[in-house]
Amino acid sequence: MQRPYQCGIDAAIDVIDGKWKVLVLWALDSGARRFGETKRLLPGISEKVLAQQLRELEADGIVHREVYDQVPPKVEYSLTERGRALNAALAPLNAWGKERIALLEAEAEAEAEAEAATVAAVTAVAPAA
Amino acid sequence: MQRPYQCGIDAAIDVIDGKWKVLVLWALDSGARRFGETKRLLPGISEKVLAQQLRELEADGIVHREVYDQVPPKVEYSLTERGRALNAALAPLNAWGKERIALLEAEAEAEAEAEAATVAAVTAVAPAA
DNA sequence: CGGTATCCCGGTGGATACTG
DNA sequence: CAGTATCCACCGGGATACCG
Repeated sequence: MQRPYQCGIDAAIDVIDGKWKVLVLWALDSGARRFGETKRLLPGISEKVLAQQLRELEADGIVHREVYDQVPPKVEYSLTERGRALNAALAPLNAWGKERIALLEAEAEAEAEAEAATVAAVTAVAPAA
Repeated sequence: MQRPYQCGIDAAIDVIDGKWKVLVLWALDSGARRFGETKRLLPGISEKVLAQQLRELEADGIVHREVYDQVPPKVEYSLTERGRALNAALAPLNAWGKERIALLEAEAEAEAEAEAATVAAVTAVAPAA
C-alpha cells in the first residue's frame, strides 16, 4: 500500500500492516518493554522480524525507542501518544473480532454435536458393525 | 493468519486481510452493487482478484451474493448485518487514518516551505548563477 | 455481464548464523 | 542483550486469455 490513500482506513492499515504489528501494539500497550521482553510476549516471532516491525512502527511515530548507554545493552520500546490513540481506535475492531470468535466457536460446537448425534444413530442401527 | 486467534484484532484482521477488502467494504456500504459496478468503484483491481475478495468476504458472512437468473447475467453484492457491524467497527480507525493523512500533508508542506526558503536564500546570495 | 483458468513475479517474513 | 546478515520459501495478487 502507498500514498496517496483512498481513505483513512488505507492510511491506518498502511501503518498496522505486517504480520505482527498489532500484536506488538498490544504488547506495548501495558507499558514500556525491552526487546527480549517483547519477543517473549510474541511466541514465534524471530528477532529479525521483531526488529523490523519495531523500526517501521518507530518510523511511523507509533513507538518510541529509548536506548540506555550501558552494558549489557538495554533498549526500551513504548507507545507514543499517537500509538495509544491508534490502539484506542483499534478497540471496536477488537470487540467485533471477539464476537466473531464467539460465533465461530458456537458453530464448531454445533457441528460437533451434530456429528455426535450421527455417530450415536449409526451405532444404534448397526451396533455389531 | 489462522485460528486460534491471540485476540479479537487477529480475528478481525483475518477477515479484512487482502489488498482490497476494506475498499470493497466501503464500496458496498452505500447499498447493493453489481459486479461491474463494484469493479468501476475500485480502479486498478482485476476481475479475478475482485471475485476472490468477494468470495472470501461471502465465506466469512460479510457480504451477501444475490444471483438473478436472467440474461444478461446479473449478480448483486451487499453487506450483511455483520458486514455493516464490521464497517462500523472500522470507523474509528478511519478517523485515526484521516488524522494521520492530515499530519503527513502538514509535514510535506513544511518541507516544501523550507526548501522554498533555501532556494530563495541561495538565489539572493547568488542571483546571477 | 460476470466470471474462470493459467502463468508468473515481487515482497514478506521464516530459519539460521554471527556480532558489538 | 539486542540486534545484523544471508538465504530462501511461500503465496497474494497482477496480466492475460478464454467461457456460459
